[in-house]
Amino acid sequence: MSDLLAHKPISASVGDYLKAIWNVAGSGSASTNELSEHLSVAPGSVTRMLGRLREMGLADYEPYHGASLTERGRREALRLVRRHRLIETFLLEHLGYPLTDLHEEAERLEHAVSDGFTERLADFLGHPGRDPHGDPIPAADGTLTPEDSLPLSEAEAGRRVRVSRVSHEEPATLAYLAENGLIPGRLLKVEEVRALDGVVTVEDEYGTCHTLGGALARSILVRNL
Amino acid sequence: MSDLLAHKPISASVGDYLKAIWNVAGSGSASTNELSEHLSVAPGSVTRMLGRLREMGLADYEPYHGASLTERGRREALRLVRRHRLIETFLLEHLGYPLTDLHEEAERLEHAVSDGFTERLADFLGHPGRDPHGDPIPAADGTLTPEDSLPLSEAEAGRRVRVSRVSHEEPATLAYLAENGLIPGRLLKVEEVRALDGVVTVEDEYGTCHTLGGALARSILVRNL
DNA sequence: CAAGGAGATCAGACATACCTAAAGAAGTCT
DNA sequence: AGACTTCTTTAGGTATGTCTGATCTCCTTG
Repeated sequence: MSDLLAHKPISASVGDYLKAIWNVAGSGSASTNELSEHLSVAPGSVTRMLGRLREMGLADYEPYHGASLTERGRREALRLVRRHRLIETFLLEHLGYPLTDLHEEAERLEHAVSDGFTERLADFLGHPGRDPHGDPIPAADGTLTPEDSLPLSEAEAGRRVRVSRVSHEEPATLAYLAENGLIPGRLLKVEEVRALDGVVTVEDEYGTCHTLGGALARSILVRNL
Repeated sequence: MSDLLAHKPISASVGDYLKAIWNVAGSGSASTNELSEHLSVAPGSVTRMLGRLREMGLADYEPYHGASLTERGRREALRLVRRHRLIETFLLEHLGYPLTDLHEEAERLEHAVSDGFTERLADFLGHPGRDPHGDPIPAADGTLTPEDSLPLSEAEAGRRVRVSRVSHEEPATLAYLAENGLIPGRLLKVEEVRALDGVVTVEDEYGTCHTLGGALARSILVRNL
């Protein structure tokens, strides 16, 4: 009778795995290898953990056929994502953190703060809808506004677009994009989307042209104007 | 050659032990039992950990004769205390936390924040010298302003004093003291300090009398006027 | 100075979470 | 179908940090 309700708080590691499945799998399922790479952890460690997540009722997992989140697992993942994005917003707006350092600090803090802290912080920040990278912040009830943007890699040549999100974590990449002004809010004109290798060329508000590799173009989301 | 400089960051547990030794021992030494009680941990666990602290060069430890901090251990402990007190200040002043909940939240956060975060937070807060309980905040270089107050239990009857610190962690105790206005800054007149059992009677600014047990009186620090 | 009791240590276990290396499944290619 | 590669799992080992129960030390008291 006790263990039906007594859902003790999950560990930092478990939380990281849930977020990784959420990131990698979306609504589908994530393979051991994908998770292993995403988390920089040996494949064997992932297998062990997926078994535990299944036992805890946080993930559906069939050996050799990948894992996906249960409803409870998704809730926990979104709770962490909410914390992470609110914390990043605070770090940038009030502590003056550089854009490149937000992720690492938030990654540790998200596992240490309570729900009470999170909601007080949301109040303090004025309940922002998006974080500094343009990523939507899940609501306290687990609701997440559906994505209304498309990757720059799928934009049409000739269109004018506005950058809405930059879904990247690596400091070096963020620094490069920030230096070139490829940040949320910026207006761009799509010059070319080369089918061959996915390289995208855009012109910004000041007439400067930027050429972006396929991977980079896929992680920059834009809205058509 | 590498391990002379490669002092990798200490774990949350190790940090808690260092703080406990700092709290319990002061400049003397702390016994296994005292630490066991302070940390709510079995005595056997303390013995094992003290051995590790000694190996890590953080504590001096002689079996059966207690432990004290080395210079490095003291530095680490003060770093955590600095974080803790700055975080408590932020929680109260900017997130509107109740006085009673500060300690628990700060206790978890202090192990998750970086030095960079700590110094940015100190900037944000305007480099306060004391936290909401009146406890002095160690400087970034490990300096701690020496205590200039005395416990209420050692005050002289008839004297007028000002409350400077309330060194307590338990929410229930803090709630009681806050309700009765026994908080830093308050003026009191010492009516009686009973030698027999240490019970202290004081009268506050509004003419109300308060009677405090010995333990409580020892944790309220005051300055003579 | 010998005995007892309080306090401390040791030994053995458990839980989490990670790794490496060897062995086993799944799907592809000839 | 058999062979091969790639991905996954299993097995055994490490490190941290905890607990319990048995033993050992130290100091005090008779």
